[in-house]
Amino acid sequence: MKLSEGIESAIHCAVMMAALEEGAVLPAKALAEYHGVSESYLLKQLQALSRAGIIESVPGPSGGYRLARSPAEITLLDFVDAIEGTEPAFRCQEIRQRGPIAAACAGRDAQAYARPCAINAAMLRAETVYRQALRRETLQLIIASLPRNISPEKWRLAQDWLGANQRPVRGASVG
Amino acid sequence: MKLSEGIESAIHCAVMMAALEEGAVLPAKALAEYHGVSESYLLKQLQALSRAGIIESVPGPSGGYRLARSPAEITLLDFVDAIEGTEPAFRCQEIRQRGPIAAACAGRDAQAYARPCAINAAMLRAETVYRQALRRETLQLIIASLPRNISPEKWRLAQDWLGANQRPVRGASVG
DNA sequence: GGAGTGATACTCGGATATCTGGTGTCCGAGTTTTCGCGG
DNA sequence: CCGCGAAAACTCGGACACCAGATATCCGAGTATCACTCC
Repeated sequence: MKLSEGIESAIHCAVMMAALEEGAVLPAKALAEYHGVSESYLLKQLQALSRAGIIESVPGPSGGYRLARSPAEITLLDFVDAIEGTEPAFRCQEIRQRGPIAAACAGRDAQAYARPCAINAAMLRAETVYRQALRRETLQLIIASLPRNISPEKWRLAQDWLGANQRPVRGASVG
Repeated sequence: MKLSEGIESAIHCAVMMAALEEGAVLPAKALAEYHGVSESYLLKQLQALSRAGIIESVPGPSGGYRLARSPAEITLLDFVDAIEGTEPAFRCQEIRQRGPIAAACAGRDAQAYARPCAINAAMLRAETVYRQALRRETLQLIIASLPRNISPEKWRLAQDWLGANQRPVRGASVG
């Protein structure tokens, strides 16, 4: 059971996007450079987030990505679902219906396997708990914890970098 | 995020072993035939369970496998750990320390990354909840739910098959 | 008839091929910007 | 000087190789069984 490595990059990028000014966007190239990862591969993850409706893309020059909704409404489950897919980790192959004994039962009683597989049900219960836990971890909570976890030095440098790389909403005056 | 398909077979086999008489064993060949799966591949899973101390193996003719402890003390987490490994599904690559900005901070402040990554911490919190949920799902609970989920017909056929295929503990008298 | 002994057959165990899905990369579609031209 | 238009440049989007890990398999190590021989 492993999650795609791209998830880490995707969440980091989303955290960065949360710090953008209203309507501003950030190109994938800048995000890749900041995090020291491959731009080509990062695009793959960002596109998945875009398809899932977590972020929005703006094409063309001065384009980029931005969050599609507020950080409080984006959970880690959204990222996992977007990148890993929504299918359960435990894929029941119904092997309980395989083999000679199982086949004999199916032949005699059409309702023999109407009830769900107990093993599958148990695994899915645990997964549901996992998903609920992921749903409680919002982007906002992660951002709120950052001041306690990163140095003021990095905070300032990141802010400066963001100011230099964000693209204001098109047509908007600088103010 | 996907779990190995072998997990399903492994748990089904363990359920079957739980129905064995005290000390009796069941060979992998019989288990594979019953469940309609490849014996060679099933052996791989059973060996993993054996290494993890969930089941015991008895070599030689009239050998086989049996549970190493009571079904109440075997949880689904044990199976997942044995087959998937105990490493977290989310593997933090510490990309927060990569890139030019992060490197600059590391150079100025040796303690810059002493605190854990907030994203990693959040993902691990959810995983801990998942593992706790898996730990609550014992083999005993699954077995207890079987009478409600499978037909009496299959129950009887399975019992018959088990009686025909189990190997009593060596040297023990039949009576 | 009983015990000892060797061969045998059956079991698990680890090492070895194969193949799907994740990883990494590339080129194309679309849009904005920008430069040049004309009025 | 201003408006228009075409070319260019930059962005995201989807399609294409590559590789690690899971899947599937095989052969070897070890042991109880069984048959045979000898006492």
